[in-house]
Amino acid sequence: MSQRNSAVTDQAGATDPEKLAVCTVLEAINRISGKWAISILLEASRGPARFTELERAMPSISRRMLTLTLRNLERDGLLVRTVYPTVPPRVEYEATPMARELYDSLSGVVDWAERHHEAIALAREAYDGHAGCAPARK
Amino acid sequence: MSQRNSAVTDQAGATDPEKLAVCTVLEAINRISGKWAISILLEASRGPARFTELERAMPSISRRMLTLTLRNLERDGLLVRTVYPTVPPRVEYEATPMARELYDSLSGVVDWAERHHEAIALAREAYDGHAGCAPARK
DNA sequence: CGGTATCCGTTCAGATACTG
DNA sequence: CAGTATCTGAACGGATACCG
Repeated sequence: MSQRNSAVTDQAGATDPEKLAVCTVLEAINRISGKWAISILLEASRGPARFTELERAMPSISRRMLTLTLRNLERDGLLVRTVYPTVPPRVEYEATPMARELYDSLSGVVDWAERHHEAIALAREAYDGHAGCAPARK
Repeated sequence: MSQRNSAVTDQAGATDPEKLAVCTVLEAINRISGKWAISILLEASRGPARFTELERAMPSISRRMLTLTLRNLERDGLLVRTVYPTVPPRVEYEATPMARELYDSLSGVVDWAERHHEAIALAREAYDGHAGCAPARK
């Protein structure tokens, strides 16, 4: 996710309608970029999910990152957090309608990715190859 | 952009088709996330653009970031770099068909962002407000 | 003109320990 | 159970100087 969304607003020339669109997409994209946001959103779209459920669904996430990502998504109104004051405590996260819509509108990008991710992988290999076996560009 | 795309592959349970989709979108998104990628892609979609043109089109970008972003986009096959061995040197960047397609398929997300960015701003204010006037979540 | 190299601060993100 | 706190290294990103 990264809270560096302010990065968007100083893009210059926000008067140009096309750049305004860029600005808007960037905002949306930066909101769901980051390692975990999308996966969490997907889990929470299936119905209310508890903290530990999410943790188990994504074995390699750390507690800290799970919490941070949840908070940010909640902050943007993509997730609702419900606390049941029982003991032991029970907290549920669920995707808002807005978040589900977002997920739907990502389908265009999903299609694109599926059509081209092979070509991209090839392009990378070619680039990394001719550049002298650099495993990952520094 | 961020070259930490490997983040995607260890998402666990890549057998689940739905998670595979997540994985694929994430790859695409992380490829164009980052402060500058989209703006550059837009500029380069209008026709060949020179280094300095791009630099001027985005006043607040640093040389380093411009170069890095260009290299990464080139690496992924979204941009072609053409060097004319004249003096002074002349280098042109142009978006590939694949990149233009990507831009088109982002329209769904653009729509979503336009429909909801107000609601999101409000959600943020509300969240930040009740949480005790924290200007930006630490 | 079109970069690269270097320095350096900021933010991201993992591991671990502790708590209501 | 559902977090918070803290410490740490890695990656991101800006400024600047230099180079073919």
